[in-house]
Amino acid sequence: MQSVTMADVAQRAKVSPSTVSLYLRRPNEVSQRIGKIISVAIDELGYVPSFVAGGLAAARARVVSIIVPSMRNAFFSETISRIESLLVPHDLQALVGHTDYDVARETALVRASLSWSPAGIILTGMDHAEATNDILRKSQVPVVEMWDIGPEPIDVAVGFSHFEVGRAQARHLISRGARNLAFFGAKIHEDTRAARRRDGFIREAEASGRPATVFLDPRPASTAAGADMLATALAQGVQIDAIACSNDFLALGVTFEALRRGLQIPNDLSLIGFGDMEFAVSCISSLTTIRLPSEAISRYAV
Amino acid sequence: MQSVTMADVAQRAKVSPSTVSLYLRRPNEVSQRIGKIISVAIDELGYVPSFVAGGLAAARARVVSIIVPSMRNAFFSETISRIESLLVPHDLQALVGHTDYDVARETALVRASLSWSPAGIILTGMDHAEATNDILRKSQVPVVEMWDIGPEPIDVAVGFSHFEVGRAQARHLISRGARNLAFFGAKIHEDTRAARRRDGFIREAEASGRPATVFLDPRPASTAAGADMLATALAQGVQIDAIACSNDFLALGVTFEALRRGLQIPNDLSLIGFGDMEFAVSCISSLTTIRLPSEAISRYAV
DNA sequence: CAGACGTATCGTAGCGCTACGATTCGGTCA
DNA sequence: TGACCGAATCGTAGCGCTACGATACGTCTG
Repeated sequence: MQSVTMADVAQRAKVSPSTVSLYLRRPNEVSQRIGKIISVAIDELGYVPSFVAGGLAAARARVVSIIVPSMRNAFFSETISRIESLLVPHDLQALVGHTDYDVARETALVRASLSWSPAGIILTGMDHAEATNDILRKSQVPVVEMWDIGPEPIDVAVGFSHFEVGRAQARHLISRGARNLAFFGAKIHEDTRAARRRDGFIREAEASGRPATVFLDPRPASTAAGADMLATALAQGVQIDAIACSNDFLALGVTFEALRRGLQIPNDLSLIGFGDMEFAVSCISSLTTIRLPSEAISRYAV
Repeated sequence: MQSVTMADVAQRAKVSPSTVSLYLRRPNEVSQRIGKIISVAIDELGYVPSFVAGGLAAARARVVSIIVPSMRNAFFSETISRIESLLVPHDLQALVGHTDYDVARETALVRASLSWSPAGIILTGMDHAEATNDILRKSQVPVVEMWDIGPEPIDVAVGFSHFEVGRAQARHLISRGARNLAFFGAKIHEDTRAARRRDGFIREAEASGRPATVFLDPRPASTAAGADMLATALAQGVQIDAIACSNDFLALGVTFEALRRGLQIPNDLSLIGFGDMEFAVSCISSLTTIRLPSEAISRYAV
């Protein structure tokens, strides 16, 4: 099947397969002299180790499975990118999957991941199907839930309180003199974290005696959705002088639509986004937003 | 090691392991009666198959490796997302890695991928280290190079001519009356595809007797880079009435900067982007750009 | 120079599954 | 009723590697 195996390398280097294996796994436990000979033999033969056989023998494959709701969402694609970078030095590879915010798909992905006996599984959020929790708890695999925190992590959770973020958004707008608040959210029925930001926002607004209207768009967060929501809000004649968005792309759409209608931000309308995406700072004029500990989340997760 | 194995399932279902294996791989070659019994046994025992052992025995693992330059770039994260979705129905999983536009890192990733005896490898572009081509050609693994085409694909290439895209950008601007053209590119030293778009742009501009100035930014494509390049171009006093950007985010930055300076697009300045990103259409006013066959590329690659 | 000890190397027994040829089963037809 | 045939099921021999205990080697000490 495989043209060159570890046994071939061993034969050429005149050592046992065990030594070759040891050299590959923990090079400094092999004498320099033998190490050099093995390394030469590997190069000459063009040997490519089989992680599959190695994984079977070791009962643990050198992969980490990363499961996110969406890879089109810049938060998550950046997170995957970061995690993958951090895995490389550990000789681990990233197996990825996305659920489209569907807990059943998540269960299927977790099941498939487990079939690789991965070194670990990184999930997004704390809301899973019962089956997902069960099989993960039963498995011996380390599990990290990221981008959220909650009372009963499967194993380890790395994230922050989205409810508090929503409260912070409201507090900021209120501190700038906002009287009539609005929350713009996309895909909130599926995105439970965005829903909790909305809840925090409403709670804080109510606590200060200000009305908070919620506008939703079933599409994924996008500038088009943001622009449409502002148009809708204005068309409905709702009193609004401050908007919090569940995502910076929504806020960008609001910015565009406001511009088209001659509304000045922040004079006529206060606006706060979420995510501190790259464009936020160079937006005209720079968008108030919330920076997320994306780097720290990836690092702790790994 | 593994708590429940296929043998356990076989024993409980009172069939041989071969039949269980067959049921799992090609269910319709097993009688319905036995199939049902096996399926019940699997559920009762909570059996999770080992892809690692399966991959070893079959000499081919059910993974596809996807290697892109960057996962922060929306083109590629979207492509990965699409490919992963298309793999799921085939019971294939996505192993991902990013090279940061470094051919040596690409070689390392390819080598690591090969260690999984994957069902296939999907690379980005046609420019690889010699070693990458060698080991890939020697391997029996199907290889797809995507997002570009060229004379000597390793195996199969799915993409388009970036040179022609650059020409098309120039042609469009010229057709709108542009006299002094500029090309804004980010990370072009590493991104050979963007470089070829620039080359096509210059060629077409020269062919029509118009000057084409090139501005570069070493950072990855971003709105900040786009805004800075416009500021630089203006500060240098270069005559410009039309700009092509190597990426829509650059164009967004140009839009912002133009707005801040009171320049009207397209009256004072023609602008064309690349990628037809989601925000292009809702930009104020909607951004002229180039839509890429991202869906088709993913589909054909898979 | 024998004995002891720590380090480097080796041998072996699987890991859990699939491929493939062999065997059995069930039904049909003369 | 028995021969026959296709379909369903089975048995076995690895796939290539690692874990782990055993062995060999080298060095130092008294």
